[in-house]
Amino acid sequence: MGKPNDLVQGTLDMLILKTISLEAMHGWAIARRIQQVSGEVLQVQQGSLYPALHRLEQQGWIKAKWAESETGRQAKFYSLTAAGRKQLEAEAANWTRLSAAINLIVSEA
Amino acid sequence: MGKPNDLVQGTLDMLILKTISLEAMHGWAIARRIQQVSGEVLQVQQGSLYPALHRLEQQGWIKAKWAESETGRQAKFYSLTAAGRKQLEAEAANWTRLSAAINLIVSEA
DNA sequence: CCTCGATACCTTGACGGTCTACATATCACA
DNA sequence: TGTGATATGTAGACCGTCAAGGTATCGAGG
Repeated sequence: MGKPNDLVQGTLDMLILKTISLEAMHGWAIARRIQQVSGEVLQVQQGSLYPALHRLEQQGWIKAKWAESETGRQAKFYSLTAAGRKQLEAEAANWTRLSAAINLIVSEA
Repeated sequence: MGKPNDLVQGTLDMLILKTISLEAMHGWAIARRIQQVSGEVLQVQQGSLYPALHRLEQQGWIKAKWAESETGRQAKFYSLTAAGRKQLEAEAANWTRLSAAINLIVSEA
């Protein structure tokens, strides 16, 4: 599986924002979805996930609400705020810029 | 310029290895070249560069030799070792894998 | 009934890479 | 003389990630 790293430093916030921008979701489901959509390449550890969620909430980019999950249990559902949507845009643009730049170098003749 | 980050965490080693895989180069020139090739997007600070070079040398991936630079001054020229070439391959493959996975998510409908 | 695995939340402590800032030295040029 | 580019390096702080642990509920199988 993901031997070297489970994710690229600094991208977790963006991945979370993007994931819940499609649909409000609780933490556990966010991690599962990122893993699935990435084809099991990206692994989100709980020790990374929850601090990130609290960080994002504290910045006002996401907000939480307790509700019932698909399995009938209580879970914290996160959704994007307006500021969060802006932040996502900014981070996605920055990622595109940086990863394109890196690819320029990596694929040099 | 590079407002948010100057580079993506964990990619510096790969960028350095790649850069000197094309031609032996001293630290200052490596930083300049990465910046130029990336279209001024990636900025390598000295405080990141030199620790990285020492790290890479200690792992046996690069080796240094004092020589005269283009400007006629003494400089440490770094070149790849065999192990370094392997490492570069591994890191590049991993980068491709991870960045592709991230792009999958970022560009979700 | 009891345990086990999955779900779901969370914290703590360590680690490691990057950044800011500083320190040093040489050379060209004004 | 002093300033800017070249060139190397260190020290300290910051911050995100990871490994590891903890709590609790629920359903299924023994």
